[in-house]
Amino acid sequence: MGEVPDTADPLALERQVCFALSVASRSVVAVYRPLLEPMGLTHPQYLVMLALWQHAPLSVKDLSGLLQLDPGTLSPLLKRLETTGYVRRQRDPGDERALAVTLTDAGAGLRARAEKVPAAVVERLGMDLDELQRLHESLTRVIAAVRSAPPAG
Amino acid sequence: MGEVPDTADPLALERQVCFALSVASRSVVAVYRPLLEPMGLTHPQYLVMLALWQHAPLSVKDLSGLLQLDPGTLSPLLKRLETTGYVRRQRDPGDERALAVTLTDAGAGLRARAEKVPAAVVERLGMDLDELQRLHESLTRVIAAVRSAPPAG
DNA sequence: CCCGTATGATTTGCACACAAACTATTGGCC
DNA sequence: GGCCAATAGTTTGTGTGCAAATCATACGGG
Repeated sequence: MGEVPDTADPLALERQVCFALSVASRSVVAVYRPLLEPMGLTHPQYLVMLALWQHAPLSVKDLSGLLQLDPGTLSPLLKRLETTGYVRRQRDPGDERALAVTLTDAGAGLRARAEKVPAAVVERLGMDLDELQRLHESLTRVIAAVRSAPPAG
Repeated sequence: MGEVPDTADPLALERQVCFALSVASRSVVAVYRPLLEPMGLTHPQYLVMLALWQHAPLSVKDLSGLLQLDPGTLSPLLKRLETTGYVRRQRDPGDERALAVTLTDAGAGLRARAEKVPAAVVERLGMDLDELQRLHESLTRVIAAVRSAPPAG
């Protein structure tokens, strides 16, 4: 009786795309951490700032749609960004239910430093730009596949 | 003065590989959730079970290396798996510092149900197997790139 | 043999992430 | 005009994740 080679085992860790995805995501975030920490940002906070630099003002609902994050996750995160001084949280005068999240001067000014981040990350990864581009496209298709998938079993 | 198209903005959300990676990872885990929930597992717990089905017994250090997870994350996770009844946590008689994590009968038996999970996920994604394979290889290269990258700025 | 360091795991503190319950507005409809 | 379902955020509870401090055991040198 021969051993079953791991590559034939459908439950082998090395074969799971979900595992590679989790590890890759955490690994890349770890590359950002030392670059963002001096700016006073965590990686999810950095993504919120990217959204705001592009589209401010935004409501929690807008951010939730853009970042695919739960409002329950964003609510305390935005309060921390406000405490740090990068963001203001005001009720929308036209609809008191909605929040208008805007940038402070400090938040807007932070963009200049943030512009150096992507190149630093790519340099640290030392990977081909073409491959990163293909990876990005592939990940985008995965995201689209999940979004268009049936809701449950 | 023309608007700057988002594809030219190096900080545009749509261009960030780290963002696509985060969203894809959380999206795929969300596909697993309804499949794992009836088995009493979260996704990280499922990954631990995969490692154990392949290699049990394992120490916390072994699991930390295999899954690229902090021992501080694994310690409470393993206690929850023990409470659920899928694993046993005993000190290694040969080295009382180390923990020997082994499968209970229930844990070993769960494998039969788990074997149906990967196909169900792929079916729900509705993606090409070749593309998933290429994605897996690309993610593996990213992980390797981070591991071989210089430690800090 | 004993001390000091190294190693393996646990604990603590902080920040996500999601589900579910709750609160406060809004807008439609009689 | 007043009720009522829908909408936008917040809160609560559970489970990761990581860094740093702590604890216990092991091991090597004097």
